[in-house]
Amino acid sequence: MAKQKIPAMPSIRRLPSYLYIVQQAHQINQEYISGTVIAQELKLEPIQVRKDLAITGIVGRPKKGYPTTELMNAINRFLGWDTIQPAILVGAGNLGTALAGYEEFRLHGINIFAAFDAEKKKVGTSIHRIPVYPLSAIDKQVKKSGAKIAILTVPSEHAQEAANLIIEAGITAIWNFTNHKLNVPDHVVVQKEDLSSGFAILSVMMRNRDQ
Amino acid sequence: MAKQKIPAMPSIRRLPSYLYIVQQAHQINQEYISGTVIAQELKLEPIQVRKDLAITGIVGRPKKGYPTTELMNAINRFLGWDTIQPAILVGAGNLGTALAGYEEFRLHGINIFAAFDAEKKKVGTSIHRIPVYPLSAIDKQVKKSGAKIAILTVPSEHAQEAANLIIEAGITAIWNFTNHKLNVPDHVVVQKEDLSSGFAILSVMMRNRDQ
DNA sequence: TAGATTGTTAATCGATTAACAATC
DNA sequence: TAGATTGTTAATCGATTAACAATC
Repeated sequence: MAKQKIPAMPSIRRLPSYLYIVQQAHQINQEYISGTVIAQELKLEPIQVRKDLAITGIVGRPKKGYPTTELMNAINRFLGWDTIQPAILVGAGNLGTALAGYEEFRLHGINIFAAFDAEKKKVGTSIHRIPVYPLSAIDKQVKKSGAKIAILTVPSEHAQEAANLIIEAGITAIWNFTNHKLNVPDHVVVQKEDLSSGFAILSVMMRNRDQ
Repeated sequence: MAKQKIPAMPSIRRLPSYLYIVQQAHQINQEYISGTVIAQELKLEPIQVRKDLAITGIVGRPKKGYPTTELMNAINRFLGWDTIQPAILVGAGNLGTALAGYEEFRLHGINIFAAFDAEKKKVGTSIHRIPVYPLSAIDKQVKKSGAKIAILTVPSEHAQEAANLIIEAGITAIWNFTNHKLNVPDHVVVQKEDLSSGFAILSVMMRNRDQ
């Protein structure tokens, strides 16, 4: 569904930051990490960390904490980041190019294998080793690969038409980096990423501090 | 303060999307726009839109809605986006370069006048007409310009040292695009932008839908 | 005027936090 | 063992939603 009730959205948002901490602990060969320590690191309440981690199904050990390897696996499994998923990039502009080069996405199972752009001069080139195709090639590429995920980084004015195009081709999950609220059928999920929202928070924090 | 209580964070997050809608209405010469219409556009509840807009101080007119020009001004003023603020970009990699080229930030009053990078081969070049300096030039450039805002896009491993450097130079607001939770003194505000969080939500929505 | 829309006050809902028994 | 930490159940807090009088 376009807007689906998913349990404990704020908790899910925090999971990646826990994963980051746990991975660091794992790398220096720590066998266990406690919710208390994770909380300290992120300046959260320990009880919140424990509650959040519980949704992944991980079981900790009193006095020791959570086994780092198991916890990493539990979070990755819960988020579906333990399987590699083909994904397309629609819009090979500044932001699209940056995201295409974001190595970390690989750790989340995202494999961007094709990019698409309306600009003719970009077609045939490649960004971070990912070939850029014309928009007309979307249908074929999506069907051939079975990709379900698209990262949408076209100019906001063209967001809806681009969305229509990729949904038609078979995309069912859109990571939307445009300002446009997309109209999509019920079987398509959309996550709207809004950089302006983050800056709005920073702006208000600045003003509040300065009176 | 590092973590400051700011009123109605979720409301503030939604303001930029309202602004986007209102700007569109304004462009096609609509004199008024109602909370009902904004809500429809964004698939929100009208009452939520009205409550959110109230924090900007805007006063609407029964039956007509909100005057578009006044509403744009009210939101921009509330967010402090009506004044131009000098800002620096720390880390001229993929993401940094993309953000430097993000024209929309200009509408939010952000004026990125200098970028800094640890890589010698980048120093002396420019990204989207913004000159790239070595990290050692931060102090001078920040003091000269009086910049308070920094966009942090260095690799996560170097986030804390870079933060220390810019805070030392006089930066008091950091838009943090790294995975690292920064340790900062009380007078510095930080907004952590986490792309992974957004993808976590999308991932779970996909899994929920598919059972 | 009639009725759509605002803004206020109250009710509901969900997330965070607190308390505490269980446990290794 | 003693005590740090987990996980559960209950209390609090804040955000969303509902109800409705005011108004142009």
